[in-house]
Amino acid sequence: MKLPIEYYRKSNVVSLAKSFLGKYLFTYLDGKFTGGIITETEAYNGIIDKASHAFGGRRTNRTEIMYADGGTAYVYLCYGIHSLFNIVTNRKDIPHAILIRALFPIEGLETMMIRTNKKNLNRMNLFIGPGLVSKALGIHYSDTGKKLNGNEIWIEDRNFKIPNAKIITGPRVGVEYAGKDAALPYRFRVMHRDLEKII
DNA sequence: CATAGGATCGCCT
DNA sequence: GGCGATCCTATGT
Repeated sequence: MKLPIEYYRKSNVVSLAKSFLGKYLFTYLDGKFTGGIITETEAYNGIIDKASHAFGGRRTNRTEIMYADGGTAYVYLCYGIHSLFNIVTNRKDIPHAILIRALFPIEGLETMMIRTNKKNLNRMNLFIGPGLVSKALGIHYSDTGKKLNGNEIWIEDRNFKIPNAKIITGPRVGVEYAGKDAALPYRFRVMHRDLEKII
């Protein structure tokens, strides 16, 4: 079933980020239906988290959408090239976010391979990296602000449970500037080869 | 207005 | 494992 907005309003962004592993992320964009299983996430814990764009309560044109109600897409451009897809969580005015870093492809494989210029289907390493995930799903930074209970970008729970023993927890990628917050264990992932055995 | 740099990727060696 | 691509955002004058 499609996750209701209530699901995204939970207050613990770290456990919520972990709970997205094994959920199905779908898009219907550009007339194409694509999606897969979320296999890597990172939590960004609002105004007290130095790695978060909303650290210290900063509000800019870019970060304003992080203060929206849970269940909103926060997509921004990184390195001038990559659209990075984040899920805004918690309630309005609490700028929690979860970055989706990897996807195990399920639906619309051909479309996703065309979008990412992949020639071979190799689920071990396909769509690992947040820029690639957005590219495969057709998500662009102009999609920021879209609600996740609509018909363009949404997440489904299909009762697929990842065993705790298969979840790798560690520090987030590329946030060295965040001082001691850089070491926080806010990154969660499942190896694609483990997923293939479970599926 | 000008400028530095970024929650990255793919290609090259 | 090193580097270039590429452009928006934030910040400073």
